[in-house]
Amino acid sequence: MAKNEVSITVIRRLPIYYRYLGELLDKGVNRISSQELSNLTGYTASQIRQDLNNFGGFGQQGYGYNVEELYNELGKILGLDREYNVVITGAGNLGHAIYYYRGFKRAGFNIIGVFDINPDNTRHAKRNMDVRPLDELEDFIKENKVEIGIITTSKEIAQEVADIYVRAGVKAIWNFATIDLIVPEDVTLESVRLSESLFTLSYFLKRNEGLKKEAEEKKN
Amino acid sequence: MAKNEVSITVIRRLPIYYRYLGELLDKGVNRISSQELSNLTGYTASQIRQDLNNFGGFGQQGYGYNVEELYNELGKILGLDREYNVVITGAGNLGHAIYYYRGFKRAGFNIIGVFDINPDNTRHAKRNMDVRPLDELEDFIKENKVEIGIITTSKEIAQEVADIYVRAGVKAIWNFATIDLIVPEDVTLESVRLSESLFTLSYFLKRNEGLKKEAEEKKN
DNA sequence: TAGATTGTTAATCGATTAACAATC
DNA sequence: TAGATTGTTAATCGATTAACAATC
Repeated sequence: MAKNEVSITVIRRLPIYYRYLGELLDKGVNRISSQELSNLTGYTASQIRQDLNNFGGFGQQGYGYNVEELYNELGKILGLDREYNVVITGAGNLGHAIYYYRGFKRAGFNIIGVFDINPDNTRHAKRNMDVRPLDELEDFIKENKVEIGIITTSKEIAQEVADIYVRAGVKAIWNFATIDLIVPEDVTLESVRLSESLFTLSYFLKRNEGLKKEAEEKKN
Repeated sequence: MAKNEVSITVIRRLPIYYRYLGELLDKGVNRISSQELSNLTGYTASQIRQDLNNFGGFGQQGYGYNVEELYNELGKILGLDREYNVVITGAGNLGHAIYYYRGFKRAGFNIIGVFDINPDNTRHAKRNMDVRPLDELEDFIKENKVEIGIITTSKEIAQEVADIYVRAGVKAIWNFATIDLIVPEDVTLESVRLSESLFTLSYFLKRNEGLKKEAEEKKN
């Protein structure tokens, strides 16, 4: 079992390779070497070859990789060779932003329902979103074979929503609430930690200010 | 220089410690051991002690850590002991979501301006956001001592916006566009990669389905 | 004081890089 | 064929875990 476990750090690089390959494909590029891919992505050629070889030998000695083939293979590995039914719970600003982002739909993620504890406020009507009440969520998921549930609620009700998702049979949760959700291990949980990203930014901002000051003092 | 470089993996854990300490503080908890913090965060006690000791000995043998003190120290390290002037470029749904998210303001990040290439469409007016045209961006940053610039534009103009930010003297860029921006090394760049997060989710979703199928086949 | 828990060194583990034979 | 570049093994580097003396 652990034998064919690929580490999470490798997995998180795959979408980046996938994105660059997609761009190359759009540009009509046919083949690419690990070295060229390294120049694009910033990862070493060696690392790229190692990463890809976790999943199979997609390249050819003396030639490199066929862009289209590698793109398709990575798509399959990432589960992007099919479509998913998705719901969002939390019809606030963030839920709204995700709902209207076209890239997800294009990648096969179809948002077929939006839910909120307070579905009938005027804000939603204005925005053209058909928002349903939370107590319809569980049945909706079961009836529509929803596999992915997005959480863009406040952190106060996020766990409750996650529980409904799990109970109804959702396979994966994409969480934007600032809380570490608890889900069974056969349910995939991916959390986007916006605050933590911003705080990391401010760490480096502060550190760079510090380094700058130091350098100036040395000068004098 | 490299001597006091703390690795990025350590830095990204600090906001998580910070969040849990904030919650403990709210609950009125005074002291905590690395073991208890381990139970909360899922990181090992040893790792937590190692992480913290990159920045100093905040604990006390036989006692543990004072929650309030450690919280404040981490805040200082993360640069959360002051306020920042921030602008957003890209007044679409995502820009809107970030603009109205109260947590950032609470943490000291004051969004004092929102910009867009197309500032006068009715959508923005409806939303109560005072959106300015892009050609005022550079002067605005200089006049208002803006240190952080957020990018929520399409990927097509993201680099252009980043260039304006850099030229005007922004110190850090928080990027949501799906593109690897190029900025000088003294400018902090933190990118939120939503698509890549979603694709990682779908990788695990697919893998779990595969494992499940395998297990079922073994049964038969 | 005795017990608890840190700070820190040493050991282990895993990930990245280097090297090169295989081969297209 | 000769040159190029992969796939893969070995070496290196860095991060995590374990252990324990220091000490509150």
